[in-house]
Amino acid sequence: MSLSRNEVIDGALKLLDKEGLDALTMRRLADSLGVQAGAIYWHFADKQDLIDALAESFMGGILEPAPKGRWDAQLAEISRRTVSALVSHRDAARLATLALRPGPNGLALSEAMLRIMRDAGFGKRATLWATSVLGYYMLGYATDVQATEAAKARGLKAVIKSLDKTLDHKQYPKLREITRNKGIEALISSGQFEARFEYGLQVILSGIKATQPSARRRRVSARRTNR
Amino acid sequence: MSLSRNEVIDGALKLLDKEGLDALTMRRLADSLGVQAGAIYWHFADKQDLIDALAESFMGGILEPAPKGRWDAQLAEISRRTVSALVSHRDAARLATLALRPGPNGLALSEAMLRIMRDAGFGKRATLWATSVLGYYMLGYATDVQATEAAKARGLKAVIKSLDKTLDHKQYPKLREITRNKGIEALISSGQFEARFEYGLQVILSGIKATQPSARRRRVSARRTNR
DNA sequence: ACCTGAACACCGTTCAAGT
DNA sequence: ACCTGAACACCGTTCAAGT
Repeated sequence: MSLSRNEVIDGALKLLDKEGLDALTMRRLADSLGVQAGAIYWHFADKQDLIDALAESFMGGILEPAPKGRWDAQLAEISRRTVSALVSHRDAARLATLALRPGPNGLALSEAMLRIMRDAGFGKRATLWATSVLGYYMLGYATDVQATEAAKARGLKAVIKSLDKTLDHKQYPKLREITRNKGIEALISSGQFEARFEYGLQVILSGIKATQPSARRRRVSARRTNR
Repeated sequence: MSLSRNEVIDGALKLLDKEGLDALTMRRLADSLGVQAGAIYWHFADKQDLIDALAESFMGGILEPAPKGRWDAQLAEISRRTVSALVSHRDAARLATLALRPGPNGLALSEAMLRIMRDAGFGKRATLWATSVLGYYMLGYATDVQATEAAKARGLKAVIKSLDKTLDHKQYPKLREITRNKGIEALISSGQFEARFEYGLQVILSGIKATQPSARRRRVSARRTNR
Protein backbone atom coordinates (compact mmCIF):
# COMPACT_ATOMS: atom_id res chain seq x y z
CA MET A 1 0.00 0.00 0.00
CA SER A 2 1.46 3.30 -1.03
CA LEU A 3 2.20 6.32 1.12
CA SER A 4 -0.03 9.36 0.93
CA ARG A 5 0.82 12.99 1.50
CA ASN A 6 -1.24 12.97 4.66
CA GLU A 7 0.52 9.91 6.02
CA VAL A 8 3.83 11.69 5.59
CA ILE A 9 2.46 14.71 7.45
CA ASP A 10 1.14 12.51 10.25
CA GLY A 11 4.47 10.76 10.56
CA ALA A 12 6.24 14.11 10.62
CA LEU A 13 3.98 15.37 13.39
CA LYS A 14 4.61 12.26 15.45
CA LEU A 15 8.35 12.58 14.95
CA LEU A 16 8.17 16.26 15.81
CA ASP A 17 6.30 15.65 19.05
CA LYS A 18 8.55 12.81 20.09
CA GLU A 19 11.98 14.09 19.09
CA GLY A 20 11.65 17.79 18.32
CA LEU A 21 12.33 19.93 15.30
CA ASP A 22 16.05 19.22 15.13
CA ALA A 23 15.30 15.52 14.71
CA LEU A 24 12.84 16.16 11.91
CA THR A 25 15.12 15.33 9.00
CA MET A 26 14.02 13.84 5.71
CA ARG A 27 16.07 10.73 6.45
CA ARG A 28 14.76 10.12 9.94
CA LEU A 29 11.23 10.83 8.82
CA ALA A 30 11.61 8.32 6.01
CA ASP A 31 12.98 5.80 8.49
CA SER A 32 10.00 6.24 10.77
CA LEU A 33 7.71 5.66 7.80
CA GLY A 34 9.60 2.58 6.68
CA VAL A 35 10.71 4.03 3.36
CA GLN A 36 13.85 5.45 1.81
CA ALA A 37 14.54 9.18 2.03
CA GLY A 38 13.98 9.64 -1.69
CA ALA A 39 10.42 8.38 -1.38
CA ILE A 40 9.32 11.55 0.38
CA TYR A 41 10.32 13.56 -2.65
CA TRP A 42 7.58 11.90 -4.60
CA HIS A 43 5.00 13.53 -2.32
CA PHE A 44 6.78 16.78 -1.46
CA ALA A 45 8.90 18.98 -3.67
CA ASP A 46 11.47 19.52 -0.94
CA LYS A 47 11.78 19.98 2.79
CA GLN A 48 10.39 23.50 2.57
CA ASP A 49 7.24 22.08 1.04
CA LEU A 50 6.90 19.67 3.96
CA ILE A 51 7.43 22.45 6.49
CA ASP A 52 4.80 24.60 4.80
CA ALA A 53 2.39 21.68 4.94
CA LEU A 54 3.07 21.10 8.63
CA ALA A 55 2.59 24.76 9.51
CA GLU A 56 -0.58 24.72 7.48
CA SER A 57 -1.82 21.72 9.42
CA PHE A 58 -1.43 23.62 12.69
CA MET A 59 -3.85 26.26 11.41
CA GLY A 60 -6.64 23.83 10.69
CA GLY A 61 -9.94 24.22 12.51
CA ILE A 62 -8.98 27.39 14.32
CA LEU A 63 -11.95 29.29 12.93
CA GLU A 64 -14.50 26.75 14.11
CA PRO A 65 -16.73 27.42 15.81
CA ALA A 66 -16.94 30.97 14.49
CA PRO A 67 -15.93 33.46 17.19
CA LYS A 68 -18.74 35.65 18.50
CA GLY A 69 -18.97 39.08 20.05
CA ARG A 70 -17.37 42.44 19.36
CA TRP A 71 -14.39 42.75 17.04
CA ASP A 72 -11.91 42.77 19.91
CA ALA A 73 -13.46 39.72 21.56
CA GLN A 74 -13.36 37.89 18.24
CA LEU A 75 -9.72 38.75 17.61
CA ALA A 76 -8.87 37.71 21.15
CA GLU A 77 -10.58 34.38 20.69
CA ILE A 78 -8.83 33.68 17.41
CA SER A 79 -5.48 34.63 18.94
CA ARG A 80 -6.01 32.29 21.87
CA ARG A 81 -6.93 29.43 19.60
CA THR A 82 -3.97 30.03 17.35
CA VAL A 83 -1.48 30.10 20.19
CA SER A 84 -2.95 27.03 21.84
CA ALA A 85 -2.83 25.24 18.48
CA LEU A 86 0.85 26.14 18.21
CA VAL A 87 1.91 25.17 21.70
CA SER A 88 0.14 21.82 21.43
CA HIS A 89 2.87 20.47 19.15
CA ARG A 90 6.48 20.48 20.22
CA ASP A 91 8.55 23.20 18.53
CA ALA A 92 5.55 24.19 16.42
CA ALA A 93 6.16 27.91 16.81
CA ARG A 94 9.75 27.63 15.60
CA LEU A 95 8.55 25.50 12.73
CA ALA A 96 5.86 28.03 11.84
CA THR A 97 8.62 30.63 11.64
CA LEU A 98 10.30 28.54 8.96
CA ALA A 99 7.17 28.35 6.81
CA LEU A 100 7.21 30.48 3.70
CA ARG A 101 4.09 29.86 1.67
CA PRO A 102 0.75 30.10 3.45
CA GLY A 103 -1.88 27.48 2.66
CA PRO A 104 -5.66 27.70 2.65
CA ASN A 105 -5.91 27.47 6.45
CA GLY A 106 -3.35 30.19 6.99
CA LEU A 107 -4.94 32.42 4.39
CA ALA A 108 -8.39 31.84 5.87
CA LEU A 109 -7.04 32.86 9.24
CA SER A 110 -5.64 36.11 7.83
CA GLU A 111 -8.83 36.70 5.91
CA ALA A 112 -10.93 36.26 9.05
CA MET A 113 -8.89 38.71 11.09
CA LEU A 114 -8.94 41.26 8.30
CA ARG A 115 -12.68 40.87 7.87
CA ILE A 116 -13.35 41.33 11.55
CA MET A 117 -11.48 44.61 11.62
CA ARG A 118 -12.81 45.91 8.33
CA ASP A 119 -16.35 45.12 9.43
CA ALA A 120 -15.70 47.03 12.63
CA GLY A 121 -14.90 50.09 10.55
CA PHE A 122 -11.13 50.15 10.59
CA GLY A 123 -9.28 51.45 7.55
CA LYS A 124 -7.26 49.22 5.30
CA ARG A 125 -3.88 50.27 6.59
CA ALA A 126 -4.82 50.03 10.25
CA THR A 127 -6.43 46.66 9.58
CA LEU A 128 -3.37 45.20 7.89
CA TRP A 129 -0.92 46.66 10.35
CA ALA A 130 -2.90 45.85 13.48
CA THR A 131 -3.39 42.21 12.50
CA SER A 132 0.34 42.03 11.84
CA VAL A 133 1.07 43.22 15.37
CA LEU A 134 -1.24 40.55 16.71
CA GLY A 135 0.47 37.96 14.50
CA TYR A 136 3.93 38.93 15.75
CA TYR A 137 2.67 38.65 19.29
CA MET A 138 1.18 35.19 18.82
CA LEU A 139 4.32 33.83 17.21
CA GLY A 140 6.67 35.55 19.61
CA TYR A 141 4.73 34.41 22.62
CA ALA A 142 4.39 30.80 21.43
CA THR A 143 8.08 30.70 20.52
CA ASP A 144 8.97 31.99 23.96
CA VAL A 145 6.83 29.37 25.69
CA GLN A 146 8.32 26.56 23.66
CA ALA A 147 11.87 27.82 24.04
CA THR A 148 11.33 27.54 27.78
CA GLU A 149 9.92 24.05 27.41
CA ALA A 150 12.91 23.05 25.30
CA ALA A 151 15.32 24.51 27.84
CA LYS A 152 13.59 22.57 30.59
CA ALA A 153 13.81 19.36 28.62
CA ARG A 154 17.50 19.85 28.00
CA GLY A 155 18.09 20.63 31.65
CA LEU A 156 17.45 24.16 32.69
CA LYS A 157 20.28 24.05 35.23
CA ALA A 158 23.06 24.79 32.81
CA VAL A 159 21.24 27.77 31.34
CA ILE A 160 20.37 29.10 34.76
CA LYS A 161 23.85 28.67 36.07
CA SER A 162 25.58 30.58 33.32
CA LEU A 163 22.94 33.29 33.32
CA ASP A 164 22.99 33.61 37.07
CA LYS A 165 26.70 34.07 37.02
CA THR A 166 26.37 36.93 34.56
CA LEU A 167 23.62 38.55 36.58
CA ASP A 168 25.61 38.35 39.77
CA HIS A 169 27.79 41.12 38.50
CA LYS A 170 25.28 43.63 39.87
CA GLN A 171 25.13 45.51 36.62
CA TYR A 172 21.54 44.45 36.11
CA PRO A 173 19.58 45.43 39.22
CA LYS A 174 16.15 45.47 37.56
CA LEU A 175 16.69 42.11 35.95
CA ARG A 176 17.64 40.77 39.37
CA GLU A 177 14.76 42.47 41.08
CA ILE A 178 12.23 40.96 38.73
CA THR A 179 13.72 37.50 38.93
CA ARG A 180 14.51 37.63 42.62
CA ASN A 181 11.63 35.72 44.13
CA LYS A 182 11.47 32.64 41.94
CA GLY A 183 15.03 32.82 40.73
CA ILE A 184 16.14 33.12 37.17
CA GLU A 185 13.41 30.82 36.00
CA ALA A 186 11.05 33.76 36.31
CA LEU A 187 13.07 35.64 33.74
CA ILE A 188 12.92 32.81 31.27
CA SER A 189 9.40 31.62 31.74
CA SER A 190 7.74 33.73 34.41
CA GLY A 191 5.07 31.00 34.74
CA GLN A 192 1.43 31.94 34.45
CA PHE A 193 1.43 31.64 30.71
CA GLU A 194 -2.25 32.29 30.38
CA ALA A 195 -2.28 35.48 32.43
CA ARG A 196 0.77 36.66 30.58
CA PHE A 197 -0.73 36.00 27.18
CA GLU A 198 -3.97 37.74 28.16
CA TYR A 199 -2.02 40.74 29.35
CA GLY A 200 -0.31 41.21 26.00
CA LEU A 201 -3.54 40.59 24.18
CA GLN A 202 -5.26 43.35 26.12
CA VAL A 203 -2.33 45.69 25.59
CA ILE A 204 -2.53 45.26 21.84
CA LEU A 205 -6.31 45.29 21.53
CA SER A 206 -6.77 48.34 23.72
CA GLY A 207 -3.87 49.95 21.89
CA ILE A 208 -5.62 49.38 18.58
CA LYS A 209 -8.72 51.01 20.02
CA ALA A 210 -6.79 53.98 21.38
CA THR A 211 -4.95 54.50 18.12
CA GLN A 212 -8.16 54.46 16.07
CA PRO A 213 -10.74 56.06 18.33
CA SER A 214 -13.19 56.87 15.56
CA ALA A 215 -13.43 53.35 14.26
CA ARG A 216 -16.95 52.66 15.42
CA ARG A 217 -18.29 55.89 14.04
CA ARG A 218 -16.89 55.15 10.64
CA ARG A 219 -18.58 51.80 10.39
CA VAL A 220 -21.44 52.98 8.22
CA SER A 221 -19.34 54.94 5.78
CA ALA A 222 -16.67 52.31 5.59
CA ARG A 223 -17.78 50.98 2.22
CA ARG A 224 -17.93 54.36 0.58
CA THR A 225 -14.77 56.03 1.81
CA ASN A 226 -12.67 52.88 1.55
CA ARG A 227 -9.44 54.31 2.78
CA MET B 1 49.52 36.17 12.93
CA SER B 2 46.78 34.33 14.74
CA LEU B 3 43.05 34.76 14.45
CA SER B 4 41.12 36.50 17.19
CA ARG B 5 37.54 35.98 18.31
CA ASN B 6 36.65 39.40 16.96
CA GLU B 7 38.18 38.67 13.59
CA VAL B 8 36.01 35.60 13.31
CA ILE B 9 32.94 37.65 14.17
CA ASP B 10 33.89 40.30 11.61
CA GLY B 11 34.37 37.65 8.97
CA ALA B 12 31.02 36.10 9.86
CA LEU B 13 29.27 39.46 9.56
CA LYS B 14 30.82 40.06 6.16
CA LEU B 15 29.81 36.61 4.98
CA LEU B 16 26.32 37.14 6.37
CA ASP B 17 25.86 40.44 4.56
CA LYS B 18 27.22 39.13 1.30
CA GLU B 19 25.70 35.64 1.14
CA GLY B 20 22.99 35.45 3.78
CA LEU B 21 22.37 33.24 6.78
CA ASP B 22 22.10 29.99 4.83
CA ALA B 23 25.62 30.48 3.54
CA LEU B 24 26.99 31.11 7.01
CA THR B 25 28.44 27.66 7.63
CA MET B 26 31.50 26.91 9.71
CA ARG B 27 33.26 25.63 6.64
CA ARG B 28 32.52 28.57 4.38
CA LEU B 29 33.36 30.98 7.17
CA ALA B 30 36.70 29.24 7.70
CA ASP B 31 37.34 29.44 3.97
CA SER B 32 36.69 33.16 3.92
CA LEU B 33 39.13 33.58 6.81
CA GLY B 34 41.78 31.46 5.13
CA VAL B 35 41.79 28.74 7.77
CA GLN B 36 40.46 25.21 8.20
CA ALA B 37 37.02 24.65 9.68
CA GLY B 38 38.45 23.18 12.85
CA ALA B 39 40.32 26.40 13.60
CA ILE B 40 37.10 28.19 14.48
CA TYR B 41 36.50 25.71 17.27
CA TRP B 42 39.50 27.04 19.05
CA HIS B 43 37.74 30.41 19.43
CA PHE B 44 34.12 29.28 19.71
CA ALA B 45 32.72 26.27 21.51
CA ASP B 46 30.35 25.49 18.65
CA LYS B 47 28.17 27.17 16.05
CA GLN B 48 25.63 28.18 18.70
CA ASP B 49 28.36 30.07 20.49
CA LEU B 50 29.17 31.94 17.28
CA ILE B 51 25.51 32.75 16.67
CA ASP B 52 25.13 34.06 20.20
CA ALA B 53 28.17 36.25 19.68
CA LEU B 54 26.81 37.60 16.40
CA ALA B 55 23.42 38.39 17.91
CA GLU B 56 25.19 40.04 20.80
CA SER B 57 27.20 42.17 18.39
CA PHE B 58 23.99 43.51 16.87
CA MET B 59 22.94 44.85 20.26
CA GLY B 60 26.07 46.90 20.77
CA GLY B 61 25.76 50.65 21.16
CA ILE B 62 21.97 50.71 21.08
CA LEU B 63 21.76 52.48 24.44
CA GLU B 64 24.05 55.30 23.42
CA PRO B 65 23.29 58.09 23.56
CA ALA B 66 20.93 57.50 26.47
CA PRO B 67 17.31 58.00 25.37
CA LYS B 68 15.58 61.03 26.84
CA GLY B 69 12.00 61.97 27.63
CA ARG B 70 9.06 60.17 29.15
CA TRP B 71 9.07 56.43 29.63
CA ASP B 72 7.10 55.81 26.45
CA ALA B 73 9.35 58.05 24.37
CA GLN B 74 12.38 56.27 25.77
CA LEU B 75 11.00 52.82 25.00
CA ALA B 76 10.05 53.97 21.51
CA GLU B 77 13.54 55.26 20.88
CA ILE B 78 15.17 52.06 22.09
CA SER B 79 12.80 50.00 19.96
CA ARG B 80 13.58 52.03 16.87
CA ARG B 81 17.30 51.68 17.42
CA THR B 82 17.05 47.96 18.02
CA VAL B 83 15.05 47.34 14.86
CA SER B 84 17.30 49.51 12.76
CA ALA B 85 20.32 47.68 14.16
CA LEU B 86 18.73 44.39 13.16
CA VAL B 87 17.69 45.35 9.65
CA SER B 88 21.12 46.79 8.91
CA HIS B 89 22.60 43.30 8.59
CA ARG B 90 21.17 40.78 6.18
CA ASP B 91 19.08 38.07 7.89
CA ALA B 92 19.99 39.50 11.29
CA ALA B 93 16.47 39.11 12.69
CA ARG B 94 16.33 35.42 11.76
CA LEU B 95 19.77 34.98 13.26
CA ALA B 96 18.71 36.76 16.45
CA THR B 97 15.88 34.25 16.71
CA LEU B 98 18.45 31.46 16.78
CA ALA B 99 20.40 33.01 19.65
CA LEU B 100 20.00 31.30 22.99
CA ARG B 101 22.27 32.92 25.55
CA PRO B 102 22.11 36.69 25.89
CA GLY B 103 25.38 38.56 26.29
CA PRO B 104 26.17 41.78 28.15
CA ASN B 105 24.70 43.97 25.41
CA GLY B 106 21.47 42.02 25.28
CA LEU B 107 21.16 41.97 29.04
CA ALA B 108 21.88 45.68 29.25
CA LEU B 109 19.12 46.29 26.73
CA SER B 110 16.64 44.29 28.80
CA GLU B 111 17.83 45.98 31.95
CA ALA B 112 17.34 49.41 30.42
CA MET B 113 13.78 48.70 29.31
CA LEU B 114 12.90 47.23 32.68
CA ARG B 115 14.39 50.19 34.48
CA ILE B 116 12.50 52.70 32.36
CA MET B 117 9.19 51.08 33.19
CA ARG B 118 9.93 50.46 36.85
CA ASP B 119 11.01 54.05 37.26
CA ALA B 120 7.76 55.13 35.64
CA GLY B 121 5.90 53.30 38.38
CA PHE B 122 4.84 50.10 36.67
CA GLY B 123 4.64 46.92 38.70
CA LYS B 124 7.05 44.08 38.25
CA ARG B 125 4.68 41.86 36.32
CA ALA B 126 3.46 44.58 33.98
CA THR B 127 7.06 45.66 33.43
CA LEU B 128 8.27 42.20 32.48
CA TRP B 129 5.28 41.37 30.36
CA ALA B 130 5.07 44.71 28.59
CA THR B 131 8.74 44.69 27.61
CA SER B 132 8.23 41.17 26.29
CA VAL B 133 5.41 42.36 24.05
CA LEU B 134 7.69 45.09 22.73
CA GLY B 135 10.43 42.53 22.19
CA TYR B 136 8.16 40.21 20.22
CA TYR B 137 7.10 43.16 18.10
CA MET B 138 10.66 44.26 17.31
CA LEU B 139 11.73 40.77 16.33
CA GLY B 140 8.56 39.98 14.42
CA TYR B 141 8.67 43.23 12.54
CA ALA B 142 12.37 42.96 11.66
CA THR B 143 11.92 39.36 10.59
CA ASP B 144 9.02 40.38 8.38
CA VAL B 145 11.00 43.15 6.74
CA GLN B 146 13.95 40.88 6.05
CA ALA B 147 11.77 38.04 4.82
CA THR B 148 10.44 40.47 2.23
CA GLU B 149 13.95 41.55 1.30
CA ALA B 150 14.98 37.92 0.94
CA ALA B 151 11.96 37.17 -1.23
CA LYS B 152 12.81 40.14 -3.44
CA ALA B 153 16.39 38.99 -3.78
CA ARG B 154 15.30 35.50 -4.77
CA GLY B 155 12.81 36.88 -7.25
CA LEU B 156 9.50 37.91 -5.86
CA LYS B 157 7.71 36.84 -9.04
CA ALA B 158 7.46 33.18 -8.18
CA VAL B 159 6.07 33.89 -4.72
CA ILE B 160 3.60 36.40 -6.10
CA LYS B 161 2.48 34.12 -8.87
CA SER B 162 1.65 31.16 -6.68
CA LEU B 163 0.05 33.35 -4.06
CA ASP B 164 -1.95 35.29 -6.59
CA LYS B 165 -3.28 32.08 -8.03
CA THR B 166 -4.51 31.01 -4.61
CA LEU B 167 -6.09 34.37 -3.95
CA ASP B 168 -7.90 34.35 -7.26
CA HIS B 169 -10.24 31.76 -5.86
CA LYS B 170 -12.35 34.55 -4.42
CA GLN B 171 -12.44 32.97 -1.02
CA TYR B 172 -10.37 35.77 0.42
CA PRO B 173 -12.13 39.04 -0.41
CA LYS B 174 -10.52 41.09 2.35
CA LEU B 175 -7.05 39.87 1.52
CA ARG B 176 -7.71 40.88 -2.08
CA GLU B 177 -9.21 44.19 -1.10
CA ILE B 178 -6.20 45.13 0.95
CA THR B 179 -3.73 44.08 -1.68
CA ARG B 180 -5.72 45.34 -4.62
CA ASN B 181 -4.00 48.61 -5.39
CA LYS B 182 -0.37 47.67 -5.41
CA GLY B 183 -0.89 44.00 -6.05
CA ILE B 184 0.18 41.17 -3.84
CA GLU B 185 3.37 42.95 -2.97
CA ALA B 186 1.35 45.03 -0.57
CA LEU B 187 0.38 41.95 1.34
CA ILE B 188 3.94 40.82 1.68
CA SER B 189 5.66 44.08 2.33
CA SER B 190 3.10 46.87 2.26
CA GLY B 191 5.96 49.35 1.87
CA GLN B 192 6.25 52.28 4.24
CA PHE B 193 8.20 50.31 6.75
CA GLU B 194 8.78 53.26 9.01
CA ALA B 195 5.12 54.30 9.23
CA ARG B 196 4.15 50.71 9.80
CA PHE B 197 6.66 50.24 12.57
CA GLU B 198 5.58 53.47 14.25
CA TYR B 199 1.96 52.38 14.08
CA GLY B 200 2.63 49.14 15.97
CA LEU B 201 4.84 50.96 18.42
CA GLN B 202 2.05 53.39 19.25
CA VAL B 203 -0.47 50.57 19.54
CA ILE B 204 1.66 48.78 22.09
CA LEU B 205 2.76 51.83 24.06
CA SER B 206 -0.72 53.31 24.28
CA GLY B 207 -2.01 49.84 25.14
CA ILE B 208 0.44 49.61 28.01
CA LYS B 209 -0.80 52.97 29.22
CA ALA B 210 -4.45 51.99 28.94
CA THR B 211 -3.88 48.69 30.70
CA GLN B 212 -2.09 50.32 33.63
CA PRO B 213 -3.84 53.66 34.04
CA SER B 214 -2.64 54.28 37.57
CA ALA B 215 1.02 53.89 36.76
CA ARG B 216 1.96 57.50 37.14
CA ARG B 217 0.21 57.88 40.45
CA ARG B 218 2.08 54.90 41.88
CA ARG B 219 5.45 56.30 41.02
CA VAL B 220 6.20 57.65 44.49
CA SER B 221 5.18 54.56 46.40
CA ALA B 222 6.82 52.20 43.95
CA ARG B 223 9.80 51.43 46.15
CA ARG B 224 7.73 50.63 49.19
CA THR B 225 4.89 48.55 47.76
CA ASN B 226 7.15 46.74 45.31
CA ARG B 227 4.50 44.61 43.69
C1' DA C 1 2.44 5.59 -9.99
C1' DC C 2 5.47 4.98 -6.45
C1' DC C 3 9.67 3.58 -4.43
C1' DT C 4 14.74 1.78 -4.00
C1' DG C 5 19.71 2.20 -4.18
C1' DA C 6 23.18 4.72 -4.60
C1' DA C 7 25.39 8.58 -5.35
C1' DC C 8 26.58 13.86 -4.93
C1' DA C 9 27.68 17.80 -2.56
C1' DC C 10 27.50 19.35 1.31
C1' DC C 11 27.14 19.93 6.84
C1' DG C 12 28.96 20.41 12.30
C1' DT C 13 32.24 18.51 15.20
C1' DT C 14 36.35 16.13 17.02
C1' DC C 15 41.08 15.29 17.65
C1' DA C 16 45.66 13.57 17.00
C1' DA C 17 49.39 15.72 15.23
C1' DG C 18 52.04 19.51 13.92
C1' DT C 19 54.37 24.33 14.86
C1' DA D 1 48.68 28.79 22.00
C1' DC D 2 46.81 28.07 17.71
C1' DC D 3 46.00 25.56 13.62
C1' DT D 4 46.03 21.51 10.07
C1' DG D 5 44.44 17.15 8.15
C1' DA D 6 41.59 13.93 8.21
C1' DA D 7 38.09 11.56 9.77
C1' DC D 8 33.11 10.63 11.71
C1' DA D 9 28.37 10.86 11.56
C1' DC D 10 25.34 13.00 9.64
C1' DC D 11 22.43 16.19 6.11
C1' DG D 12 19.06 17.48 1.62
C1' DT D 13 18.50 16.26 -2.96
C1' DT D 14 18.68 13.76 -7.40
C1' DC D 15 17.86 10.11 -10.44
C1' DA D 16 18.44 5.91 -12.97
C1' DA D 17 16.45 1.77 -12.26
C1' DG D 18 13.14 -1.21 -10.52
C1' DT D 19 8.01 -2.89 -9.76
